[in-house]
Amino acid sequence: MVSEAHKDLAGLMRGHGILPTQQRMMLAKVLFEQNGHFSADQLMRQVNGDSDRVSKATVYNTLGLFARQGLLREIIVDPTRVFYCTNTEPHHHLYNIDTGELQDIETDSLVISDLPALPEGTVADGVDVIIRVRNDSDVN
Amino acid sequence: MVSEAHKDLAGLMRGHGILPTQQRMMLAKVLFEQNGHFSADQLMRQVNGDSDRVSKATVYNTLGLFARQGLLREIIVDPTRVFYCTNTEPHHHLYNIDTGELQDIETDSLVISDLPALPEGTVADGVDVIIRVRNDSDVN
DNA sequence: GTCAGTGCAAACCCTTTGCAGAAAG
DNA sequence: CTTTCTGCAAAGGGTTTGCACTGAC
Repeated sequence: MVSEAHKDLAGLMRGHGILPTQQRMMLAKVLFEQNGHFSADQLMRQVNGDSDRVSKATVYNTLGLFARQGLLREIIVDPTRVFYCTNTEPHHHLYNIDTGELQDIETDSLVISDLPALPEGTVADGVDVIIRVRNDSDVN
Repeated sequence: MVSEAHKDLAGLMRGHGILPTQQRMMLAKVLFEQNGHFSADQLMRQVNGDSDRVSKATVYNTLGLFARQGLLREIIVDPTRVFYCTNTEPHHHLYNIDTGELQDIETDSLVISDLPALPEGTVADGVDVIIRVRNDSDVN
């Protein structure tokens, strides 16, 4: 079962032009068997419970690589850190500025119509919709 | 004329609970007589042409203060720097990831419907819509 | 054996902070 | 005079980089 999962993840990587090394497999295992949203720091802590099996540099390199190769989506919601989302389908996000929690919103519960014409010489790269919420008790 | 503009900006600040000091006036002059989108760095360069009239700390403090008091809107589109927008009406943004250019999109050219229910105990703080574009010639 | 990936530590860069001096009321 | 603001320089924190070592094939 573990070896099967490994095989799937390795195939997934190869299908996206990524060489499945040991460290990338460990990171992919945490990311794609769990799914959700991860910062570099969160991912590193989950992979390296006690010992240091994957270095910080490799975590950053791998997240950037996975995002470039379409395995992850980069989410810019917080000026202090970048999040990566395992859901590569079109969807939006809800961000709690108090807790730092980030969650998906399906596209069908939020419809965007009449996208404006883009400036000449540019092509769309993506549309990000972020609903920011804060805790009700906030004194603000 | 200059003194009139000063008076307007001073009144604007006082109306938002901000004490109009010399440095804040200089920054407000650049921001609100020009309008648009500014990073801390861009603003500082425009205020301090040659000499250093306003310090970096004061630029950051003032941008944060203006945003908190509703004179500016903070825009998170780039993991490397925060932008501030002088347009405080509801609107969206178009961001060119190649050039770093940021421009407004009027809300009526992009309609969002069916906002989902928010998680219990949270209140909306704002909705950000960012259309990312890149230059057509990009090799990607 | 060759080329790509990894780890470590240092460098980077935007932003924030501590504190002494200056300015506003 | 008291309180708030400003400036400087140093610290902070996420991210990137340089380079020698290791691993994949």
